[in-house]
Amino acid sequence: MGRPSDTKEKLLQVAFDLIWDQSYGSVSVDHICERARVNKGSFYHFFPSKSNLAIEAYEENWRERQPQLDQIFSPQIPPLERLERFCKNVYDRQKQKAEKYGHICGCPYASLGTELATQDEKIRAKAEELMDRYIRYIESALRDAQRQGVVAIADPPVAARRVYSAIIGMLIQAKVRNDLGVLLDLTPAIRDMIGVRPPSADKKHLQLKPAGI
Amino acid sequence: MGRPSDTKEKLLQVAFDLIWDQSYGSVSVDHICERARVNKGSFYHFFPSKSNLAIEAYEENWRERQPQLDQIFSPQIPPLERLERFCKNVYDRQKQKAEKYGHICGCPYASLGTELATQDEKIRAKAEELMDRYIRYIESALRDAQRQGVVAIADPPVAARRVYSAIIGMLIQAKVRNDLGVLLDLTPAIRDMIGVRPPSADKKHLQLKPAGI
DNA sequence: ACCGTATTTGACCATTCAGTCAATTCCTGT
DNA sequence: ACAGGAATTGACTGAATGGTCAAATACGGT
Repeated sequence: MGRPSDTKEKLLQVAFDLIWDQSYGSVSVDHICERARVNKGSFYHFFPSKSNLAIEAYEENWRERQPQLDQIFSPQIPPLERLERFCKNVYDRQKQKAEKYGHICGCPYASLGTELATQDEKIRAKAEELMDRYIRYIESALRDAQRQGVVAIADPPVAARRVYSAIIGMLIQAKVRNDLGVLLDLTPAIRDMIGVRPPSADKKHLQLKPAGI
Repeated sequence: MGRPSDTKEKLLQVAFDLIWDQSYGSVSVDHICERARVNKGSFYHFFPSKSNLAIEAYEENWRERQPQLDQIFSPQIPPLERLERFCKNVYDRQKQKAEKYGHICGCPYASLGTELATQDEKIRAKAEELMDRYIRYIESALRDAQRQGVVAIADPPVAARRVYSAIIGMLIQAKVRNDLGVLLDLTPAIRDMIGVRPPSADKKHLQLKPAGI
């Protein structure tokens, strides 16, 4: 019934790319339509509003990304290697995007989230949700690593949030400095953060430190 | 000569507050003028453009903030205590802002920077500059801490960037989740990151870990 | 062949946007 | 007291904004 088309998918794809590269505020519905070669009327046939489109575009992007993350974080792979692969994947994605657009684009969730968290509750909630999904992968890897005793963390959920914070913090610095080099410290920073130790090491040597900053 | 006024200062103040609370894109020149009780003509008497205003507003805010940071990071204070005071200050500022505006506002530099780094080169450069000024404080504290042997870091400049990344990462999460509670982990996270150890501890126990993520 | 329906079209709207400007006001230095 | 110059006013512009709509179109199912 009706008239099939890939217009909606095209709009979601273009919208995600443009918003990631630029910002929600500086990408207009007209721009998105022009890039997707779609009339504005069609846009509003598929989406009730610009902010609604953004939400759907980010969700759609997640659907494409999830299989990659499932592979990177496969339980078949040793937990520390998962994290290492993840860091490398983050780096590679940024590098690829940077080559395509001429500048570091940073974390799409952090960008959209910080821009609109105080302005649009639905977008804020979606950004939070997507961040949580990422953290879940990290947490699971950390939990496995802890179980194997190859890591010096006290609380996997807390450590996962810290690791995620560190990653988006570095992505933001990379974007603001427009310097991919910032991300070279990604893997070592995470490694040091979670206190990776050789499996054979005497556990006493890397006890969690007492309070006292 | 001429006609003195505090109009410019008012505009800078209002602009910084509004952009921090909302975003560059969603705050219009009209809004800023309205809030500052200034006509648009006056605005453009003092500033050549909106983006120029933003840059001046952020620089002006720095001028107000610098004395506070000088105090927090005073060399008279033990280096780890400086960092602790800084974390607390970040938390308090966010709490205060949140009470005033009804939501977590996050890091103003990270917000403006991520929103416009790819759109406005001058704003990107200013955000980078301001971040660097913060990092300088952290780096100096870490260097002193290292000299005193109360911290387990290899390279103060690298560690300072990591600490700063962790902080803005947490600020972003706090903003996106609209949850001040996220920031309760600020001090412990930094403490663990830099490997704080009791001054009396045997140094061998907290060597930097070998590579291997 | 043709009906129903989803899609497409493109003109249209009111509003908001950043930015302009010539005329006016009023303070300061003399 | 007055002259010069900076600050103020407020109406104005043209472009861009998000969003609307009625009519046209073309495809799948029958």
